[in-house]
Amino acid sequence: MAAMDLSLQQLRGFVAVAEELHYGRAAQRLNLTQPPLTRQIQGLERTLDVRLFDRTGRGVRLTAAGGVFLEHARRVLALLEVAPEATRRAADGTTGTLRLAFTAIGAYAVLADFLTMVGKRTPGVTAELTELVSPAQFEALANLEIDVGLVRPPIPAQFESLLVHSEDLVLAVPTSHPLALGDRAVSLVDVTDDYIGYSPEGSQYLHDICAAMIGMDRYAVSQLASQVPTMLALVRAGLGCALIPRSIMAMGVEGVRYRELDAADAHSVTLHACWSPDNPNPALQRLAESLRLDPHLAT
Amino acid sequence: MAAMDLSLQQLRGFVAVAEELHYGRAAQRLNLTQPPLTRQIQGLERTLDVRLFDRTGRGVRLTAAGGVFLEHARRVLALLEVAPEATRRAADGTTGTLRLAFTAIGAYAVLADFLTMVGKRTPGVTAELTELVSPAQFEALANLEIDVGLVRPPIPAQFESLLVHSEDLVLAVPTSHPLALGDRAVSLVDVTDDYIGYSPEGSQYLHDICAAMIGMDRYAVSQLASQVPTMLALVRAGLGCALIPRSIMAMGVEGVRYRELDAADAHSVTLHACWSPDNPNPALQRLAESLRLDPHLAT
DNA sequence: TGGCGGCCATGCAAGCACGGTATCGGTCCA
DNA sequence: TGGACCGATACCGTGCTTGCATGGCCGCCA
Repeated sequence: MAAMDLSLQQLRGFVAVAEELHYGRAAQRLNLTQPPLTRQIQGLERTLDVRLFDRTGRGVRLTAAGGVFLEHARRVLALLEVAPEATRRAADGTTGTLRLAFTAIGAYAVLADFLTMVGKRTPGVTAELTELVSPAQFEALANLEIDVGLVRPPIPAQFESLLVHSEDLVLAVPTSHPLALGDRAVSLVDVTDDYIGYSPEGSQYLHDICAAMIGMDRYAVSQLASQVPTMLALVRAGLGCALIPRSIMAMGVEGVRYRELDAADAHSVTLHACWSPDNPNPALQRLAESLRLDPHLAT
Repeated sequence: MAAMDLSLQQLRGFVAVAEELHYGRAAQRLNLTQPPLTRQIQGLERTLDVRLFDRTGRGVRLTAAGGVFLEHARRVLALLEVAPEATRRAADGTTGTLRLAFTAIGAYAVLADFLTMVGKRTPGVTAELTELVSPAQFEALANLEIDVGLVRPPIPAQFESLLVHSEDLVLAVPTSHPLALGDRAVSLVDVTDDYIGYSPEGSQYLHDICAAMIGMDRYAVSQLASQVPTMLALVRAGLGCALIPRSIMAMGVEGVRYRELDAADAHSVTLHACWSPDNPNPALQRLAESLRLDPHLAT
C-alpha cells in the first residue's frame, strides 16, 4: 500500500485547509462537503508518510512539514494556473520562436531591418538566427527546421515569399588595378582581366547573373568563393575583379576599391523573405498573415 | 463543457506522448493501453482549447503550443516529484527553521558559540534570531512563537533546559572613581557609593543576585537599566558602580573601568538554553534529542 | 461537573470517471 | 490494391470519490 501518488484534488484540498485551518470552511470554499476533504488530507498524509496537521480538537494547525508542503503545493497549483494561458498564447502566435536563416550577403543588406520589422509585426516573438546558403535554406524550410529564410531567387513554387531588398552590383577591383583610379561609373568592357566568380552551387543566383553579364569565357569560377569575404580577399590579392552587391560596400577591405557600373551594365539582384505555407508554427502564421495584409516592409 | 481542469494523469500522459511521439509506446511506458491515452490528450486539448499534436497519420508531431505546454507540464511534474522528499525532510527535522531568542547580555557571552553548536548538531537547519528579555522569552516559548531561548534562571518547570554558560560578575566603575586605579581584585566593602541596579522585571535573576550580594539599602534600582549599555552609560556618568557579567567586558566603554572581585565576593551567573518539550517543530526535536544524548556544548 | 455545541473521523450507498477489449478509419508502402 | 501501422471510437466493467448520516472527542458554560 502507500505507493499511491499525489492528486491535484488532494493538493487543492490541502491548500484550502491549510489556509482556513478549518475543514468545514475549506470544504465550503471548494464546493464540497467535509468528509471528502478529511479523506483527501488523510490520503496525502498516508502517501507522504508525514503528519501535515496537528489536530487539536478545536481546529487544526499546520506542522512544520505541512508548511513546507504548502509552499510546494502552492507552486504547483500556480504553475498549473498559468500553463493554459501560456499555451494558448503560443498557439495563436502571440508568443513563440521564429527560426530565421539568412545568407552571408543578406546579413549585410537587410538582416537588421528585417528583424526590427518582425519585432514590430509580431511583438513577443523571439528570433533564432542561422546563416545558411540559399539552397540549404530551401531544404531547411521544407524540413521545418527553419521558419523564414532570406534567400536569393529562384524560389521554388511551394514557398510563399516577399521581395525584401533590391540592389545593383558594383565592381570590386584591387587598388593596384588601373580601374582603381577615378570616380566615374565604369563599363564592363573596360575590364580586361578575369573575374572572381560565384560558386554555381552555393550562390547559383549570383553566378547565373554574373555569367550572363560578362560571358562565361572571362568568368573564372572559384569553388571557394561563395563567401563574399573570400572573394574580396582574392580581389585584393590581384587575382581579378568581382561583381558584388552594393550593400557589401559597407565592408571596407584594404587593397580593394569599389566602382559604380554604367547604367547600361547595372543589374539589380534581389533578396526575398521566404517561408512554407504548410509550416504550422503559429508565430510564422501570424507574421505571414501580417505580411499578406500589408506587404510594405517599412511598417 | 470545457471548464474541466487539468489532471496529473493528463500531464503524465502528455509528457509521455510528447517524448515518444507515439501513442502505443507512450502507453506502454505508462503501463497503459493506447485508448485511454488518446482520451487523455483529447481531454487536454479540449480543456486548453489548443491542438497539442499534429496527427500526421504516421505518428504525431508536437505543435509549437504543445512544446510550450510540455515545458510547463515537466516543471509541474518535477516539482511534484521533489515535494514529498522535501516534506519528509522537514518532518524529521533534517531541514527547517529554528526560531531562537536571546537576551542582550547573552548575545555577548555565548550567542555565536551556541549558533555554531546548533549548526553542527543540526546541519540544514536555519536559525531566525530575536532579542527578548527572559520573561518575554518564556511567554514566546509557551506560545510557540520561538523554539529556543537563551535565558537566565529561574526556569519554569514546564520547560526543558541546558546550562550553556557560567561566568562571574565584575565591577564596573567610572574612571573618576577611586577604585578605577589599580589591578588587584577588589572587595564589595570597598565600594562606598551606590550601585546601578537591574530592573526586577526585565532582569529578575541579576536583580536578585545583586541585591543579595550587596544588600537592598545601597542598591539603586533603575527601571530603565535592564539593558547593559544603559547601565554602563549610567556608570560612566558617575551615578554609581555596577555588577556586570564578565563577558560584557568585551564591550569597552570610554569612561568605564572593570575590576575583578575578591574570590569571597565573586558570584557566578548562568545562562541556559531553554525550550518547550511540547513544541512540535521537528528541527527543535532533533536538536533536543541531540542535546539529551550528549549535553556537552563543545560537540 | 454534566450537558451541549463544534469539529474531525468513519460507515455506507450511489454516481461517475477511468481503464481495457474490440473495432473502425485513414495513411503509407510494397 | 492489399496489407500493415497508427490513432480514434464504442462499449462495458470496475474502482474511486462523493454525499448523507452518524460516531467520537474536546472544550465551553451553566
